[in-house]
Amino acid sequence: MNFTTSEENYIKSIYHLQQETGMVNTNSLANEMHTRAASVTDMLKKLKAKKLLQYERYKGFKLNEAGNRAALEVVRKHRLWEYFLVEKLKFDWDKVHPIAEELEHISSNELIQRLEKFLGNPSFDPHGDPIPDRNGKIPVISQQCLSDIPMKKTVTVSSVSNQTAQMLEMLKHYKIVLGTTLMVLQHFEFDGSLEIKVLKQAPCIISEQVAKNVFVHYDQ
Amino acid sequence: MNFTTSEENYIKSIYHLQQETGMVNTNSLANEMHTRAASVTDMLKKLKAKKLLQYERYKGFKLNEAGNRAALEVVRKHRLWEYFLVEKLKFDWDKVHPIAEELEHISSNELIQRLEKFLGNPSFDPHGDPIPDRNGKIPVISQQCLSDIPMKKTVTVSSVSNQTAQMLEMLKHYKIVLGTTLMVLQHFEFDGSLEIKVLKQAPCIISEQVAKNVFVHYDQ
DNA sequence: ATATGTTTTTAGTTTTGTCTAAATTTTATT
DNA sequence: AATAAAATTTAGACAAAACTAAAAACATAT
Repeated sequence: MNFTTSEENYIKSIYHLQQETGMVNTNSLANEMHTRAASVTDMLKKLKAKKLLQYERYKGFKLNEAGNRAALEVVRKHRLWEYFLVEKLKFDWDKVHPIAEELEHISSNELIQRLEKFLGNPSFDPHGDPIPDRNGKIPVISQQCLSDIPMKKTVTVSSVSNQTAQMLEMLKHYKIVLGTTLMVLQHFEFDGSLEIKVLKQAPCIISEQVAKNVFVHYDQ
Repeated sequence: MNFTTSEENYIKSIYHLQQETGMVNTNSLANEMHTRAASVTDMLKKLKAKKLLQYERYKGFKLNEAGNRAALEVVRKHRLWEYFLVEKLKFDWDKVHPIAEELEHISSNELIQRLEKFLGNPSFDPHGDPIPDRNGKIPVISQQCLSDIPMKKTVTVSSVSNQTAQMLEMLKHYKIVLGTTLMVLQHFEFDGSLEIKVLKQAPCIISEQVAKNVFVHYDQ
């Protein structure tokens, strides 16, 4: 099946929203896509006609099997291109999102297969998000939220869930990137902030809000 | 200035047509773009409003300075992406055109500058066409049409002017790619065909039509 | 259970890029 | 120079994707 850029963007946004909430509603999708509810309703009809959606008017909606497959293809393209931009073209990881938003709509499947091979079949993108394989299978790793990690354990940063430019800028300031090794020195109950020690950096304090969005795994 | 994909495609086609004919007319552009004359007229008005065209109704048209700059940027992107597809992703050179047609519309300038550097600042794309630099300057080489080359001189293939899939398929059959070394053994006056000897291949005969589209330079 | 408020959908427009058919201008022919 | 032919433009329509404003459906509170 073949989709327009606009259809792909809707499919992708529905996919991301339903990861959290199961069922999606019109307003939240309109909000996510910076568009209006009426526009969403229009597109829902099109996607339903293409048999990608479970949708009854006024009842909420979610992707069906075919819709999920379509979403995973776009996500796969997006994350492979992000990997390319950071690893090959040496972009900062907080600059690649808008460019990958365009590249993800290039249609050729052979392009993506060759790109994947050229990149060495990576499993995770520069933000630590898993890259679905060509069958839509998503690799998993055991990771925990930094705010749940006990003190004095050495851990490695594996992903960041809030990927706004603002957040990524903060992490850059703390010298935290994917793969950074660090240790929690102290939990402050008052506001949930943490004192952490990043390898080769002076100890510093990060807010609970930041800690909630950083995921790590124990070193093996 | 910022252009839509459609505008960029028109600008690029006008650019290519006026390379040969100087002034361009509505029908030939419609033909080149597989669209109708009325659609061309509509777009010409838009491009004129954006001050990219010299255009009086019923009189023919061509790009002005700003239009040329815009065209060269698209051509530059197209050829850099073709180079990437062949050199890095190992596509056959006769398969890359339609993919580069999509990639050339990705907007980021930083992307193109980084891609160019990553590729080692190439001057010619896989078909031997020159890649304009970021200022629109086009590299030149002294090359001659294969049908004008005297016998018994060793030459190297530097570009191919007819880049249809059909033509590229033929060249593949003759084992001719860019950089191939060959020699003209005989000119047949009857139909203008040539007997040539490709390095490590048995001598063979190519039609005048093929020879007219292959460009070579003498080895230094 | 009815009134109020929120969410969603419908109806009607707009913009971009395309089309067909008809009208106009230019070019070519006799 | 008049007329036929070809090229170009205009007029009017359509599809995709967006919007605003109004209507309809659903949810909630008294």
